[in-house]
Amino acid sequence: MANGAAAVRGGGSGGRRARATLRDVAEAAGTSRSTASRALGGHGYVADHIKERVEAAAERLGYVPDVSARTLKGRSSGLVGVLVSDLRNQFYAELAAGVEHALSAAGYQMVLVDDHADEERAAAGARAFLAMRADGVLLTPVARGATETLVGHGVPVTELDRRSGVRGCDAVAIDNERGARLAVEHLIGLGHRDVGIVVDEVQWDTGRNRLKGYRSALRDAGLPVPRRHVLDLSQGEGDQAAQLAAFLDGNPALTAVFAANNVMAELVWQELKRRGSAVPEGCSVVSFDDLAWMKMVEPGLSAVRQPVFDLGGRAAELLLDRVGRDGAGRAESVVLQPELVLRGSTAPPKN
Amino acid sequence: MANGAAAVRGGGSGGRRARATLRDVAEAAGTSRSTASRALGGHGYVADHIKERVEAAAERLGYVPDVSARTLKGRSSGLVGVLVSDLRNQFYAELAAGVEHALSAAGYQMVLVDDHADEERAAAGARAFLAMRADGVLLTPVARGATETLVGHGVPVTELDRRSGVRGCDAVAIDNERGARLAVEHLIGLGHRDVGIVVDEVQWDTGRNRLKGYRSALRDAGLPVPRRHVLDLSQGEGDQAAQLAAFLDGNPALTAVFAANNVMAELVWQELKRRGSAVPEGCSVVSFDDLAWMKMVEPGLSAVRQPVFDLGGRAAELLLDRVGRDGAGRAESVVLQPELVLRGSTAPPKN
DNA sequence: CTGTTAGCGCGTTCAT
DNA sequence: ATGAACGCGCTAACAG
Repeated sequence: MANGAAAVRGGGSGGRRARATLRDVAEAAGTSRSTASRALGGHGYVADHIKERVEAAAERLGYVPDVSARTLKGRSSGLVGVLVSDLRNQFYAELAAGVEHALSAAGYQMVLVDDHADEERAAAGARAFLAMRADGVLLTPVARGATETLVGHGVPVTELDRRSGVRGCDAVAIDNERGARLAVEHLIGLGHRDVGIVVDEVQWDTGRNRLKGYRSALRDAGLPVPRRHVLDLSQGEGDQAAQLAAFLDGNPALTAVFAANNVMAELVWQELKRRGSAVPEGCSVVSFDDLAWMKMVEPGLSAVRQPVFDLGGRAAELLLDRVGRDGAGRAESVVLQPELVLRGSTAPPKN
Repeated sequence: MANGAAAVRGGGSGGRRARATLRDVAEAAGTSRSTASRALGGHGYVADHIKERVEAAAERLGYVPDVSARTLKGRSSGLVGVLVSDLRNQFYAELAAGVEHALSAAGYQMVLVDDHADEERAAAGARAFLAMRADGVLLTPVARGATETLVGHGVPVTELDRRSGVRGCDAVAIDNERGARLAVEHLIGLGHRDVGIVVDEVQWDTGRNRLKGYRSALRDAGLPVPRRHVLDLSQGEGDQAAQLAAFLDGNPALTAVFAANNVMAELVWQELKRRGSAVPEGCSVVSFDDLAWMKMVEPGLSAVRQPVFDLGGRAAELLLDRVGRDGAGRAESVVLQPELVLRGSTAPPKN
């Protein structure tokens, strides 16, 4: 008796049915495996009636080609790794949404890892992407490590929102310095001379450039830029609200505050509300990054709007371009422009 | 001359270096492939000094095991598919974050697909998960299709937040009926008799049960439940704000509105603000789902808080349990309890 | 303790 | 137009 088609293969007791394989389909259609492969893949010559028979058999058996086998054969895995710093932060969530949208439109799958801005976890994510033979990787870098590993192994990488400085990878980011300038110049234009800034990271170019834009806007206007007007919470082990409170108490002359990202904006907003400061009468506020809540509070929060969803989409497209070229070509760098949205939280200083 | 180890393999011109394979490692360490495999995998017997030599070689060559090969061999892919309806909605983003957290703690990778609540896209996602041999799938069902496909192929499935009704899959959800009751009973307790509800879907059990909870709370209090107090936006092709405006105009007796989810809460909040209605004096408002902005607006929005992050985490754990048992065991169903958070948006009716 | 062998599912030669 | 044979990288048998 020949090795019957009906032989139970991989008969685990888990209740999980063995998946139909190309061989099953071929046998059901009465052809060889290679013919079945051509019929389903659409390559090479296959007689029409055979093709139909194979397709019918595949449908009937619920055949789904095995990507791992195909990947092993040297073809693409169809997987793109994405590494973000904090999925609970709406900024990153929307970034991921933009990425996913572009990837899935191109037939790719997104493997999403949240590294919580931790270098160790980012490195683990990079290794995982390597192991699964991801066709490319998108990431908001925490440090150089992950990008270096990936680029070193020849995996196309595009950095989002900030750059690690590693050569050989594409990047898509916002013009952070200009965005900060827009915000601060607006305040200066209203007559503010004492403007504070609240930042929670200056280790990456994102925060650093926002700080830079803040400083140069003031300097260009001939205004002083005292260090004590800068609240840097990046070391912040302690209570951020308390540090902010101390900052405000120590700078009674401030008539406006620039929050360098949405998290800081939330912090500032809550603290001003807590202490009963009138906005904008007592203190004007501008945020970098415009979230939905900023138009719902009273007064609405003026903000530097970033095209976050598009940022993710553009980055994905840039990456897939490179993947399509098998990694060849010079590293590209795209800078998107932010836009200032004026609402009620900014007004001329009172005195 | 034997087939040299130094032969160039897969030499594409893309500038991408060939990855080190287990064979390369074995040759560099002067052993066979299986010994190298055992040394790195930690199974079976390997002499200590050999093991060290293999590990050193692997490190030196930057060896990363190929998951597709391992998967093909019948082992787990380490991939879990996750299908959500709208990644831009903070609810789903936080759900995904909770899932990711639990998965990555267990060494799994999350393949995230946003189906935009579209049945077609969900089906495509399910097929992709099948093709990549995902070890399990988590999803917020849009219809029965995707779950049926997956379960039919023996893939462990856990549904989140709502259920499709397909047998054989686990589920983790919120007690939506009870959450809605909490909200509406609170309003009734304050003295409201004319309470409206705004819903944007009743096709899933989530919205249906919230509506049910709303109705039964009123009924149990001996209050009437007129149809015109229910605004169902689920067919909503038109302008939702306009429909809401018409609803409010047509129900001048309403003293309170229950928004069945965070999107509806935003809509209601904006519309009340637009028309200058005082909250809570003119109209009390409660939301199902508590987002960050709800505590930042003035007055703060009373809301039914759901443990969204935990919901995702619990679902992931439930799924991984089943994956660990190779799919065996009865389908489990977990129901998490919501909690009413009182803020300033609810007060006794004016008259 | 180690090496040899076989095969996971697929695509791609090469002969028919 | 079709089928037989090989190998992608890895691991689980089995010898030695």
